[in-house]
Amino acid sequence: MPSSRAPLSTRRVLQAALALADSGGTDSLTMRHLGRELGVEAMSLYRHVANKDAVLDGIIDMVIDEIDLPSADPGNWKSAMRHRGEAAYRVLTRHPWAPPLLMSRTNTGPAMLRYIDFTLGILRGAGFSWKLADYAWNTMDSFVYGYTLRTLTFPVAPADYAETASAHQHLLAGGEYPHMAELTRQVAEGDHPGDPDITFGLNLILDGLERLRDTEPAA
Amino acid sequence: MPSSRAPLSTRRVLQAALALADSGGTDSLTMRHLGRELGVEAMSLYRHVANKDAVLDGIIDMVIDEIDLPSADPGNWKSAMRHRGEAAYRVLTRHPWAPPLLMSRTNTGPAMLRYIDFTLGILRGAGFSWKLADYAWNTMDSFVYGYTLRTLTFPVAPADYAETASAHQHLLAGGEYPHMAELTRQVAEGDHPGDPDITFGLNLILDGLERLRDTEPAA
DNA sequence: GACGTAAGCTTACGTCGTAAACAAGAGTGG
DNA sequence: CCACTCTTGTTTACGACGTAAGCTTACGTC
Repeated sequence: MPSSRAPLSTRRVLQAALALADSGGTDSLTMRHLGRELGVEAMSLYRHVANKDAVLDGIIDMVIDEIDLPSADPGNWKSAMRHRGEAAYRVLTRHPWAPPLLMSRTNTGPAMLRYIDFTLGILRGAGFSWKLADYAWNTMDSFVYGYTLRTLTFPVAPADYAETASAHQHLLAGGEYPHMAELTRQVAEGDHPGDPDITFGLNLILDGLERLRDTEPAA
Repeated sequence: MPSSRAPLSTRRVLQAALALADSGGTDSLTMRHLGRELGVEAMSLYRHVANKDAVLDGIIDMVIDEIDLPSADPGNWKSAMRHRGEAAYRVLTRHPWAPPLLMSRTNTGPAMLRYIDFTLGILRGAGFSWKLADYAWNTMDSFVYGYTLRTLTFPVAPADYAETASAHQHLLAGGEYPHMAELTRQVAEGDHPGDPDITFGLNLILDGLERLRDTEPAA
């Protein structure tokens, strides 16, 4: 077309890609589909992005950039770290296609670097040694990403947990998995919620890190 | 062929698929390639497996089945749990293609169920309430899988960590990421190892869980 | 008004998962 | 011994996919 609406650009391509992933998951994010969404042929996209991997890297960094970084308050490092973990969880579950991508590729986009640097800043400000700060953010992020991924992989949303538990009970009927059967029964009957909030694990880790910091042989 | 060597079977297909994934990663695991490996046309495989997803589910469960489950000793629940986490880490890093798959799909194979049931058994035997036991294994596994995935995603093996750190220093040269730059410098100069062992996080979590169990208001 | 350059288009190749129809051999009942 | 069905594997084909190569079109600059 001579005067198609807006001219393409790397930014526009990535924005459309993000929207596409959000609406239909990774499967619907194909170069042809993306082109169609922008009123353009698939091959035209290659004028603005190197290849599909560049698109994926780009939209992942856009997602990371959505994570809210609170002001770093040295007196309150624990709540800052907790906030950071919860914010990451919220953002990543808002883009359910992102975590698997995020965790299966090396990511060094600017938002990711900023995010890590910020975290290190909090920990250093709270008196952690370089070594312990490094271990700390690695442990935190391993948990946050792992927890998020596991939440997304779970058969259903937390709200339907009880229902699913009873639906899956036939799997456990054989008596081969006695503990799971009992746990599932309790969840099905509403005796306990079933889904731990991410805050449970965050606090567990943060409390442990604090103790380590306070007993560290002065780095 | 009239008398081709061994007859196909679900088991043989899955074994070949596992071998293929181990040798060339997920990319080389295609139905055509798998068929070729078994001296058979791709479509023949569909007599023994429903589709490719069934193949993936099958080989993931075979991997999980490799995880060593030590005898559950109530007096030593922490070391049993630690052992379990380390064993999972070892197995999953031996099959680097597995964690991304494992974490991006719902898995209810027999080995996985057995693995979870075993874990619940340890925790219950150690006096955890059902609720806390549930939270505990979820937290543990979130961390173990997350940590494993992150290790695999890291640009290089731990041994080359220092080398990579210096290679990536140009990314940090702009002064935009001061904390990362400093941390990277220390790693590059060998001032601290850089890669925390998974045991660090495991102990952190296990110690925290123990404290929670001991202060729990009797479930 | 000629021309280089950038942006988008067309065509094509090799790959993938798998649906559908077919062929060849193994049992099995009459 | 024959005819039948059932099992196992093959052939062919379809509609995706990412992207290489070459073409067309329009515009900025002199």
